[in-house]
Amino acid sequence: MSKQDGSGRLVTSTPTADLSAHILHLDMDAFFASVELLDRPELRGQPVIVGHRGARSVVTAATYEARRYGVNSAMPMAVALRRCPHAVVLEPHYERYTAASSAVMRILGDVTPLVEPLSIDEAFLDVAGAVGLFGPPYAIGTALRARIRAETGLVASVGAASTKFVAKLASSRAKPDGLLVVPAADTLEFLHPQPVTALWGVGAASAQRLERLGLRTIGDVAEAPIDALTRALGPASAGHLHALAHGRDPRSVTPERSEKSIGHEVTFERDITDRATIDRELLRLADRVAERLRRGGWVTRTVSVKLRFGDFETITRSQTVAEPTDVAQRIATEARALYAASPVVGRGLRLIGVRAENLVPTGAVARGLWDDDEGWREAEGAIDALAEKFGRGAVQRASLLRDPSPRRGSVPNGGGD
DNA sequence: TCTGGGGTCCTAGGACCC
DNA sequence: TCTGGGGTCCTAGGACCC
Repeated sequence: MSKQDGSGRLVTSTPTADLSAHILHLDMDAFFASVELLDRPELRGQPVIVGHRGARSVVTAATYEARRYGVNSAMPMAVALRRCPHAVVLEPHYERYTAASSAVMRILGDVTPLVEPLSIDEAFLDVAGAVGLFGPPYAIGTALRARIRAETGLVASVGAASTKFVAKLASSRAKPDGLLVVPAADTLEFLHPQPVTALWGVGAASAQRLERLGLRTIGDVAEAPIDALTRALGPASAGHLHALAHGRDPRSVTPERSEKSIGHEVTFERDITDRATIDRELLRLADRVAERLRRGGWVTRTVSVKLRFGDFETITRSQTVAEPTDVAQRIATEARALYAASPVVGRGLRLIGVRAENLVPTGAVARGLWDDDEGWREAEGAIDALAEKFGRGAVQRASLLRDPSPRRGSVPNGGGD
């Protein structure tokens, strides 16, 4: 049962044998900052900020002590330090976060194979099949939190509910260092008083549009006519949010989700205009992208370049190539051509990025599936194996290989015929 | 206050195909 | 003469999340 204390904050739930809340959302508290504090225990209890000190940096993570001064992640570092001048600023160490994340995910995997990592510090678990072994969701969440603390020294909060969205909301309400179970029967009571911004997928822009319709709480959205929502947000968002507001969320916990794009970008300390510097950066970024493509067993069919100018205007340009690649030089050549053809006209560049989209499993190309119909037919079994490994999305992309010639007119410079 | 870097998903228009 | 309907792919931009 969700309850509130005097201040209106939801408090950690009491033990419950409820089995309906079988989806767990586990979220690490102030993750990067907590990992840093493992090496700097003397800083415990102090406001600590993780991030660079550069002129254009933002806060990567902040301890709860720093948050009390109004410091939050993604906030410009300059603003954060104005709000909390005595904060200790630590450089980030991503390898440590990755290692800590792996340790946590391994612990989750001991409970069930149905673990879906959502980011470096979050995951969903479906524990419906684990209750026989480990007890009800409340007991599992409690045990996981204890084990993570004992083995990594880090603090995790857990939300449990009958759907992903409500579980995620429950974990955010449980923070810091808490656990909240929302049984299916309590879902609407839990959901409806919360602000629309608590809906997963509602940010500043959507909140403003909903506000214009007079919709402030999730309960308001649940009662709103779907037509009005559609006019304000478009059909997909409207249907999705309306369902969420009614506590309906059919998404299941999906352990294997294959990546859809790989990219890198940099923001320069000062805006740049020098073409040689830009070309060098594009090669460097292309090299990092290509390296990750090869490590992941992908080739890319579409290269995209992102440019952000001094005034923060941001554009992207992309090009689908006839032959997929994981070679840095080829990606860089595409990126440079896209840059050269873009409307830069000597404007200062603040950010530049390179991204590989339309990823195709390298194995599909290597097996001759790219341009050999005979090979394709002989390799139906191989496709099934790919589906096993990479999921249905990858197979759909792989199915493109049946017809390797680019659509007429879609590839300038005479791609196919 | 002045805005990182990693991503995902949706929309919308044009080209093209049947 | 004015002109379909459904579908896919490509591209660009934007909202959103951590």
